[in-house]
Amino acid sequence: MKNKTLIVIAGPTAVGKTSFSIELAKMLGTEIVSSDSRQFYKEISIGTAKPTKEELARVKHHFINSLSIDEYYNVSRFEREVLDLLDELFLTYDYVVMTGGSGLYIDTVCKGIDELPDADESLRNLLKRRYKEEGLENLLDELKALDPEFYEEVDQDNPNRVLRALEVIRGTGKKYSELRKQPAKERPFNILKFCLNHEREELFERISLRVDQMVKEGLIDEVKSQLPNRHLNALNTVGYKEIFQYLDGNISLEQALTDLKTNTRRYAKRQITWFKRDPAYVWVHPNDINKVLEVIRNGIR
RNA sequence: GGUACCAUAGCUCAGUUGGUAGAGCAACGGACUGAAAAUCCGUGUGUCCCUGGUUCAAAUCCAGGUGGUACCA
Repeated sequence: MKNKTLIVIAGPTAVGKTSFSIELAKMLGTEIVSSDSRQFYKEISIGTAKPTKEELARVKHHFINSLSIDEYYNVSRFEREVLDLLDELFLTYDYVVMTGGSGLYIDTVCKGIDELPDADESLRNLLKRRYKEEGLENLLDELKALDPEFYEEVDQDNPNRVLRALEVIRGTGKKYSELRKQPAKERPFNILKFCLNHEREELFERISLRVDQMVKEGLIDEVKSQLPNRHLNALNTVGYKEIFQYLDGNISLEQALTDLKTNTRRYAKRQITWFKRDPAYVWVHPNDINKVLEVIRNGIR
């Protein structure tokens, strides 16, 4: 029954997922699904380290340049669209490679996510205003009254979490804690998960080099072209927010690049933390594609 | 070669009249359900340059050494 396999290639930013995945997809004769929440957007390419045109020509990629920067999108839509696409791809291929650094997006494809309402912008803005005017305490009191169970488990220092919970409760009339209790979904295909990683020092060196390379390729102009869109969520992103600061004249270019590198390192760390939590990942060095092939081979038996 | 100043966390530096040390940044660890490249939480990681001396006790005082910086030759 489960004779089809999704091969997940995860890992921190700048580790080398793109070229690794292309090699792997070539060897397996298949296509690539991107699980990168910023490479969707066709307007931003340099700062998101998208595959190059040449790379895109070597293997068919999905979910790269699939959205315009002002389009609303979320992880649930991604889940649905990827599952639909996989149905189709598995008619032709035994394996499909999924690669990208967005842990939540990967997990949602692999395990599903609870049925929750999409963001309700007007409600969200209302709650945001209350947060600014009244502070988090009042909102926490309300959450405690409406959903004591979630109040106990929520990160009470994190406004985003508290606001989202209230948004869902108000939007559905149900408790957030009850809506989030659905079990992980089973997928009709096998999943093999790999996480690429380097020694920390080498990863940081790669990050530094890549940022310098992005600047040479025209990062500043790309960010400049997005100044009118800067309020959009897609641009609340490492690589863009630092350059916006430079373009605003708040910091020097040198400082902006230093900040960009620092923030990229921190992002990489958060990614590693996310992937470490999932014991299903097999950790591999980006040179060691044979290890992946071996696991795939053993997986068949 | 001489004189002066300096040497403390990865970096920049604080450290009172002697009581084995602490800030910023960096880093490290963690959380994570429609904003996720987002958002949030936690943590000092040290041969106080070396050797000897004074002292109950030395990052701190003394001597010598080493290294650095500046000036004079």
